[in-house]
Amino acid sequence: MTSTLAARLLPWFDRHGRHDLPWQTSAADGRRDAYRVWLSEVMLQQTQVATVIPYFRRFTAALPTLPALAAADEDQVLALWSGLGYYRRARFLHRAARLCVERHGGELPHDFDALAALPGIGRSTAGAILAQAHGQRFPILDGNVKRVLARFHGIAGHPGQARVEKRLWELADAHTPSARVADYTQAIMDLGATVCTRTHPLCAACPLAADCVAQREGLTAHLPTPRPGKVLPTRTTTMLVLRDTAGRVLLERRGPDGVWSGLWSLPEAPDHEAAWRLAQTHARLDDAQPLAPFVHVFSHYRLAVEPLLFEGATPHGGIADNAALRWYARDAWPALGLPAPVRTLLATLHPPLAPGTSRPRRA
DNA sequence: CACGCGTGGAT
DNA sequence: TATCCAAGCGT
Repeated sequence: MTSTLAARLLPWFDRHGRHDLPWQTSAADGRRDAYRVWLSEVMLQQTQVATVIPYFRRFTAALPTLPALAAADEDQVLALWSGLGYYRRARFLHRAARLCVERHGGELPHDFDALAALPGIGRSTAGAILAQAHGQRFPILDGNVKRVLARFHGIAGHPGQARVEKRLWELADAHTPSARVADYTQAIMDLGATVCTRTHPLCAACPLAADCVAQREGLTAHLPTPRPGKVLPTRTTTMLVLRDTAGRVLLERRGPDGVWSGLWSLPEAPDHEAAWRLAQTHARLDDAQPLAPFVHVFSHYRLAVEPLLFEGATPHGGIADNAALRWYARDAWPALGLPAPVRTLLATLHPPLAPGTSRPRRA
């Protein structure tokens, strides 16, 4: 090896890197706003850049500073996050912002340990914030860096394995320079995202190809070692679409644990029979109409959903409309934190029927 | 340490 | 269509 990895990567970054991502806006001194870096890093956890950009713009337009985030309602934060997934990130982000106001004068700490102690900020995110916003020399290890280093050094074994990840962290640290660390950090991610891609990497355009073990030994397509496959279990649920004569739909705030925690969703029951019994506790009804079933795929299981529409509900007084159960009109749905498939389902509902009429059947 | 945690793009 | 997995973290 004739020069360091950073020495070859930085000139490539200057010409071919990404320099106009929305979280890269910087002050006159060249440093990036730590709040925006933090927000982007959290949004980008397990999420692709193209997906994040519109969410980042919308979020920063509504909550442009850390104190603004700390002062916001959790409902607003979840609504801004709605559709992005891994909603625990949003709850941690919100909690961390409040901790920063309480303990750190309304700013993110500049100290690694204090930063990594905040909820939702792990080793890689803390390193990214310190490198990008403050120029401190800390390594990062996201999916891009893992892929670049596994190929460059010919590291076999799934990166999820502790031994493999430990080795990758050592290499990430060894390659991280003191000078231009913010650019280096961005550079190695850009290389992974645009050149050293998972499939069909552009090795002819890679500034590291001359010393890349995978390239030399023809292992590029086999590194990093893929995750061992597993069969996703399927769970089934019935979602209740209880709609009253005004067109309002009953929504339920989910609990603090499990999927979609803290989000507003449709009431659920294990089957149609239980759904019917549950529906009777909320409204007087005499009819249930099955809507098109669908399967929603999570990272760890499939959820087969059978929606059941109860039309013309007359809400019982006293049960509904508390902190966790409310009838929401259509114009309120956009501002709620809804799971993506629930938002889709609600969007496909026809307007409620006028009393005494029936919907014409399609031929 | 293995698992829970969302969603959408790419192939 | 089925599968993989992307700027990970917490427990």
